[in-house]
Amino acid sequence: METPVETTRERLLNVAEQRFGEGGYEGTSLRAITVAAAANIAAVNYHFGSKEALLRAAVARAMAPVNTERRRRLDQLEAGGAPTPEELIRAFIEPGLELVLRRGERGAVVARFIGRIAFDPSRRIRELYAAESDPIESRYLAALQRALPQASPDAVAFGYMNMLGLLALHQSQALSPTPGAAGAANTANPVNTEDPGKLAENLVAFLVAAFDRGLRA
Amino acid sequence: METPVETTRERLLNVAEQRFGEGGYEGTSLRAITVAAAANIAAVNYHFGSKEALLRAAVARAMAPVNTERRRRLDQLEAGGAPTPEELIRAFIEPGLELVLRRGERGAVVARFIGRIAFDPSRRIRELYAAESDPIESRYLAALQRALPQASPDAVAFGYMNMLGLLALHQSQALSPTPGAAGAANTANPVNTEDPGKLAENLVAFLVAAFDRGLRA
DNA sequence: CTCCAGTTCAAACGACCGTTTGAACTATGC
DNA sequence: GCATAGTTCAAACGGTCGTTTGAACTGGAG
Repeated sequence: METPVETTRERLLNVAEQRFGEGGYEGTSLRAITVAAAANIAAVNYHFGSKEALLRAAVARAMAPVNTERRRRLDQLEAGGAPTPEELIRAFIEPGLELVLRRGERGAVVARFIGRIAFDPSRRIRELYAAESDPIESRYLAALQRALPQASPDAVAFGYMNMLGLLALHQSQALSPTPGAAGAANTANPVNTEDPGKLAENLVAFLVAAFDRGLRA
Repeated sequence: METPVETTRERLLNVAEQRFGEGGYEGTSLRAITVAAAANIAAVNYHFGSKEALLRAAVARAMAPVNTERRRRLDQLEAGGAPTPEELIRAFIEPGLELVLRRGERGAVVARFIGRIAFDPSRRIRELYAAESDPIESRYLAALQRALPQASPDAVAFGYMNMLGLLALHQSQALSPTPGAAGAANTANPVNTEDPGKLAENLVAFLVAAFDRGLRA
């Protein structure tokens, strides 16, 4: 082992993932990140250049394996003929949930980070995410269109955006119960929180039904 | 007309709606709000007490007509017997989109504000919204459960959260095309942006299909 | 006119923000 | 040993943040 411990750069990325995922971009200060990463403030600008560049690096690192897996599945599906809507939806959802949620606590942090940044209040930040996610977007849209020939391009794009949005919301855990929101009897907890596999199945089933029968024209 | 012009308090609420909806809570400063409202900084703390109290007041004011309309529709539906899933979904979606989007530019501002705050990065802010929305949540859940007896309570809650999330994303316009994200050929614009009625129809159809056939067990 | 509650105002408070600086430390190559 | 490139550090930079203060203004009641 050459570098047995995490490098400062890695620690910064790890903590940035966690804190940005919890408080959003504007709500998280570089000082909070550097303190938690046991690094000096200046280290951020030394290794990345700015706060936004740190976020960009963190997004790129977090999205890389998801994009790779999505591309791989898409290649495989298209090599095997005409994929069904369900296969395409699985190829999109599962890399976003399983690949990232299956690896214990760390994966949940990455998922929350991705989901949060994807719909950050700031358009600037959202576009930063979109740029990382876009390369395969047109491939998915085209494949979905082929699998749903009766749906108009607008309808397919509408469904795709809904899929992307719902995935992000579940990734960010924003749809999980806000523990004691308003004294309601919401003690029952949707099964999904602890078992990402079940969440993926539920979400895929939900979306498949919506795509198959819920797209107009 | 007793007060022909807007009061300082109203101007603050109007501008807060717009700015918070654009930049989120953390990303919007009181100074930016007060300048745009032609008010003094201290006016915020005089009329509301704090930045968060201003947000709370704005959320309450924006949600009030939506909640009223939802309650009215729910009352009407339950008085007429056993409502269908589609009727319940319409009773939830349409007040959130039409009632707020139909009134020109101003309505779009309110919708974006509501949608943005509902999934703000900060849990504190999200709960502030949830508290304003919760009172009717349990009624909707119960009615949906009755309309979908074959679905488990967890499945119904899962569908409800998806509906709530998708509505918020469309309200906040976060699912609209980020104009020139990454040089893709996404010139075609989903029909939904200019016609809120069509968006409501598309979203209802999408959700009805998902509820009717996409909920497990 | 006086009074007074309601409202607005400029100015300042301390705290925190992202960024920069220049020196100090570290390790590798010669 | 000495130079050198890479990295870390404490400290400070100018700015902006939410909040507070106390005086000035407003308009109706007595």
